[in-house]
Amino acid sequence: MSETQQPQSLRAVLGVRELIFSGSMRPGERLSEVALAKQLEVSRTPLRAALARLEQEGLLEPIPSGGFAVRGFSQDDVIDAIELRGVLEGTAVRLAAERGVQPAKIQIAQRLVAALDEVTGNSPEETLFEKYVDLNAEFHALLADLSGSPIVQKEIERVTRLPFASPSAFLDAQSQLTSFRASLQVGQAHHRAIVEAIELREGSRAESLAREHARLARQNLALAIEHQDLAKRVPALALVAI
Amino acid sequence: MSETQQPQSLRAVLGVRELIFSGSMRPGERLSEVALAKQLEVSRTPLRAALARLEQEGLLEPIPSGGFAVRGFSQDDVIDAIELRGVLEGTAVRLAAERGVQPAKIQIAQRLVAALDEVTGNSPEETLFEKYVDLNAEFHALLADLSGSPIVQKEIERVTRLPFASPSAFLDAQSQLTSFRASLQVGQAHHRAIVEAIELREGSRAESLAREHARLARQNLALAIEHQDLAKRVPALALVAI
DNA sequence: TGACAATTTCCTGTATACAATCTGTATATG
DNA sequence: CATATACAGATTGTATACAGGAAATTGTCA
Repeated sequence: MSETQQPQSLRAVLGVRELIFSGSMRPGERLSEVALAKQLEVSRTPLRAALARLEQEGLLEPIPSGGFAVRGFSQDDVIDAIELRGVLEGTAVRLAAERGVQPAKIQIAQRLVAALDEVTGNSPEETLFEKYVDLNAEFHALLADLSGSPIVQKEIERVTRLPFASPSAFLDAQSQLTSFRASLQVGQAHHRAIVEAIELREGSRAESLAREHARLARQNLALAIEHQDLAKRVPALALVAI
Repeated sequence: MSETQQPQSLRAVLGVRELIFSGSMRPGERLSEVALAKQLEVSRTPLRAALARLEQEGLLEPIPSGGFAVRGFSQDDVIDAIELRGVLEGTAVRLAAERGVQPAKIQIAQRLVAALDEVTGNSPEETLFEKYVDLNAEFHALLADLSGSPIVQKEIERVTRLPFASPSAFLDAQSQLTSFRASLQVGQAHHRAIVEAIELREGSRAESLAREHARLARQNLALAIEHQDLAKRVPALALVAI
């Protein structure tokens, strides 16, 4: 029927996510199913499935009388979500260290760190910056994988799906700062040390490092809140009441 | 139409959960929507919503060609889920200690510990045992609440929803063991120490204790696996391939 | 007898129609 | 003038019908 052969429900999920992140819907605002269905050119059935899914993801909250509203997040929520990511990534790398990982995977991690080094060392041009964002996301996904635990990995993915808790959430804002390079260097030091700790089976050190690494995001959050112009470069902050 | 005024979708969630936990459906088995709908006396629409929800809960897994299957868990998955609960409860009590909690809530925790003491001290009659299970669940729910972080609290609820990761999962099996009383005393010591640590703002100690406390469940898991007769008293283990 | 292919059956994903409930407004009454 | 009530509109929750596709069964051929 439709020219896109993508499942309608997936299109609905992507569409609503986009609408929420773009800030077109205020937190607390009730979502009209019929209006959304019309706007996204989708029937109500797959749209409803999408809304239920986004509620589980934490982007929507159910209204007692029925239907869903855009969930608003407080500044504390953002802090806690970042803290939680640090805790979970810390657990992943601790388990990796304690239980051991295949040498092949360690090598992949080392190569990723080297690639990040390359990008970090050079001048912060835009193209390289985007490359950094990708590599960074890849590295963090690998950390979750190194745990060897699908349960832990899935949970990290879930928390990371909250947009402001993602490892890349504040990179774009950060790139505008003069302290950009320095901060990236610190992050890179963390990356390198985490891999080394896993290699040496130093679980506690790996865990501590991952937690401290997540604190960088919290630091950038504070900066973004101080400078309104920076906050505008973090679309996920549209959900956060300031 | 139906005599129960409960929403159909809720009935569907409860019904499917019950069917899965009772072990009537083998892991990996595809769920037929029409059959389930007929069995639960619900239309396909709310049933579908229920299946999608249970997938997010982790009880079902999507089949590439469409539909859902009962998710099977390995022994390692159970271990990791318990570990994860320990980590998250540890985070909750650490945050409680670091950030502080209202004295009123501390008092509630202390009263719960006292109530658990009362039950633990006496002879392990059945009625008291059930009381213990309730109080224990209440205590662990309170720990999540003490974090003061809705984000952390929600995440604990989610992990705990995996039946074998719940704080009460192995209590029933444990009650059959001669070492029952001793184990309960150890758990109680943990409970008491955790509350004390929160009171004294000793975050690290509180976190360690909560993690160690979760290890009791892992210990009981090992016992249950050794003794098949015990495993039968843990319905959640129907999902676990042994 | 076994393998392959075609047909048939069944299943899911989607659309739409219907029913029940909730919300907001306007009116009537104390 | 304030409050309660009733009615109308809108919105969600549910049921069912339909279409596309996967899987199984059966029949045929080597």
